Amino acid sequence: MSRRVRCPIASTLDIVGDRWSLLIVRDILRGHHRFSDLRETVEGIPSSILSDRLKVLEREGIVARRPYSDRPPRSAYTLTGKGHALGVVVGALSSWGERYGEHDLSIVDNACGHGVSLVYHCETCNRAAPRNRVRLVES
Amino acid sequence: MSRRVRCPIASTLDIVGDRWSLLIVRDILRGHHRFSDLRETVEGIPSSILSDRLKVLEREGIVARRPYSDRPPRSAYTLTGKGHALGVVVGALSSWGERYGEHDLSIVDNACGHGVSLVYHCETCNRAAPRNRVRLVES
DNA sequence: AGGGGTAAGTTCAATTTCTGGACTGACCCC
DNA sequence: GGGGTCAGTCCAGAAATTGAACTTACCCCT
Repeated sequence: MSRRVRCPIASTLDIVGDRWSLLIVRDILRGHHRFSDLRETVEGIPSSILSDRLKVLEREGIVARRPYSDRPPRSAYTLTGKGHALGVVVGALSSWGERYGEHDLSIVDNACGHGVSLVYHCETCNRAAPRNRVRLVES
Repeated sequence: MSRRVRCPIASTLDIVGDRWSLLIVRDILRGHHRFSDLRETVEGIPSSILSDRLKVLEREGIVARRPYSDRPPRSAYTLTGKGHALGVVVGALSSWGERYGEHDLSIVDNACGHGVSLVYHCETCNRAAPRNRVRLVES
C-alpha cells in the first residue's frame, strides 16, 4: 500500500482505510483484547486478516501487543494513545450510520445515558463551530 | 461487497470503507464537482475506480449526479445531505492525521480562522461529553 | 474541412489483495 | 492419552485494483 502523505485524510486512510482496521479498533475500545475474542466480535473477519491487521496496527503504533503468557505464547492487544484517538473516527462513522440506517448500537454519555453527537469545537475561542462554517485549508 | 448490517460502524464501512470513497467526498466538499477535476485532485485515482465509486456513492444517495450538458453528456457531482454529513467522518480522519503526522491541511472555523477539533456533545443536556465518558451501547 | 484538444468515461490484461478453510504447535484439564 | 482452547500460519481460488489505452462527442482554430 503506497502512501499519499500530503493530506492528513489520505494518510490516515492509508493506514486504517480498509474494511477491517477500524472494526478492530472499535472492538478493542469495547474491551475485547484477545485474538480469539476479536475473531468472534469483528463480524466474519478471517483469522489471517486479523493477524495481518494487528501487525500493521502495531507497527503504526495504534495497538500495543502485551504478552500475558510466555508458555504458550499469548498476547493481549490494547490501544495506545494514538489508537485511542481513533475513537473519534469510529464515533463519527457510528453517528453517520445511526442517522442514515437502522441499527442497534449507539454512542452515549455514560454520565447521563443520552446519545451524543460529534461537533466541531474551537479551543481558542471556546465555542462550537457549526458544520457549515468549517473549511479544509492549507496551513 | 457483502453487508454487515448489525452495527452502524460496520455498515458505514461497507459503503465508504475503502481507500478512495472518502477522498472523493473530501474533494467534493472542497468544491470539485467534475469528473476530470476529481481525477486530478484525488491523489492518483485511476479513472476506472473513480467512475465506479461515483456510481456506488450515487446509488447510496451520497452524491447526486446533475448533468450540465446533454451534448456531449457532462455531469457534475454534488453531495446530498447524507453525503454532506460524511464531512464529520472526513473531519475526524483529518484531525487524527493532523495530530499524528505532519501535513499541510487543517480544518478551521471560517469565522475565527482557528483550527477546530471534534468533540462529543449531548444535545439533551446541552453540554460536552468527554471522550472517556462515552460508550458504545446496544439500544 | 481538417487537426488538435478536452471531458467523461469504458475496456482490458496483469497484478495484488482477500477469503474461507484446513492446519499447526503449545499448552491445559480430565 | 484424548479432547479442547488459543494464537496464529498456510494456501488455493475468487475478487478487487491498477495503469494504460481507447472511445465518443463535442469545441476551437485556421
